[in-house]
Amino acid sequence: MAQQGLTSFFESFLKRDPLFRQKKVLQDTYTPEEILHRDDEIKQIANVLAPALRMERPSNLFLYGKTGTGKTLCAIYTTNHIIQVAQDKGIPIRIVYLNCKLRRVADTEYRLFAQVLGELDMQVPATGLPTEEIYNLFVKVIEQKKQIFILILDEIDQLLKKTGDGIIYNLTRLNTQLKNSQISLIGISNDVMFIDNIDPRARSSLSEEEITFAPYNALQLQEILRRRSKIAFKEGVLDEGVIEKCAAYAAREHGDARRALELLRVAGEIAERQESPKVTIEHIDIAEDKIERDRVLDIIAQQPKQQQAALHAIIALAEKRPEIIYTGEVYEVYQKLCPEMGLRPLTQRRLSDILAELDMLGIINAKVISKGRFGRTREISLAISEQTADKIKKILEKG
DNA sequence: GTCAATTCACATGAAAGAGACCACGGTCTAGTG
DNA sequence: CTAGACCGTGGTCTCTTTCATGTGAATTGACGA
Repeated sequence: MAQQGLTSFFESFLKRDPLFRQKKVLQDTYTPEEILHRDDEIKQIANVLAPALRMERPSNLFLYGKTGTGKTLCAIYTTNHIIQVAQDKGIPIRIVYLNCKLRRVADTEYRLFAQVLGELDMQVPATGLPTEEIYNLFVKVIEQKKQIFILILDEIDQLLKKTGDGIIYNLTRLNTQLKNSQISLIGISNDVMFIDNIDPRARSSLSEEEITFAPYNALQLQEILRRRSKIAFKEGVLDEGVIEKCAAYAAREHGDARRALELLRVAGEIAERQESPKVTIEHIDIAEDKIERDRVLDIIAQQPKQQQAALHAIIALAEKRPEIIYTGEVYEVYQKLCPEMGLRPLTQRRLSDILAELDMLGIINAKVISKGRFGRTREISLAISEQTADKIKKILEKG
């Protein structure tokens, strides 16, 4: 019986008219033909990179701006074009793009070089070799022929935070060793503060040129959404005001275009699932909710056991007393909780770091305060809705 | 009442250890001709 | 003779612990008005 129901479900699914024409246009892997409202930035990038076509080393370039302001998109877009020209004219330019944020990709010096070598068709082991060797191998590969080598490091702040700024120094110093080739760097960061916190020498060599990406405003977001939705959705599927609302939501969150597009896509998916003939404003609200919850649940599922235990302790405390919680209390509850979860309790020192990590992930709000005579501690509160916290608790209790 | 010293409860840093993972080279073993 | 299994060594990387140092304001207590 249930199976029959399933068959008819699939059949009616097929019969149903999809709202989407090309969903992939709304996904963030998609590179549009034309980038709106970023003409100046693209021109600037092109200006900096153009000397490469004359086999001169382009200045190192540093792009920064908040997430979803099109930094990566513009960088890739521009470099794609340059590569095309270079290929037509037979100019040896090599561009490698790396995202340093993804774990296990390029968050250490070793892995950075390993990744780059991988891009250059040189497979190297993920670990086990001395960094020095990888470094030399990299130099050898680059030096094989005369070329301009451009390395795009996305989310470079993550890399530098972990490895220190010596890596920039190494990379720029490399140019004095190289005879045939030249390397330039394009650093991309969405942490505006981070550039102030690195060594001034590294800073000046990294950002010989600097471009700031301002957030999109609501009107610009609307245009972007309109342009994309024309391709992504069938005609007349979007209800009045849907795009405006999407744009408004995203503009509130520092003009994040990626978020706006995701919102629209998820809203579309929800509408489709509800067999609604149109995407309405209500769908946006549901989508907003769902995205947030999915994001949080996803992050938590990926966390190691210890982090989960810490979060469990915080949720347990927050349930009892919704006011503010302090580090010491969390540690007490956490210690009791550990044996239940089959864990060995860590030191308070470590828990302190874990709390800071959870804060970074946006799951909790933790602020260091001084209570004067009564010491210094973190003021902790949950940064997620009660329903989400409840859901998390159930998942954590199941183990 | 004012002001500097004190004090608390952690935060924050640095260094070092444990254990997982991996490559590499050498040795051993079994299978093959 | 050779391919493959099986060490031991040396390397990276992540997560932790240990030890040390830092920190900001409420509190205290001395001081003077």
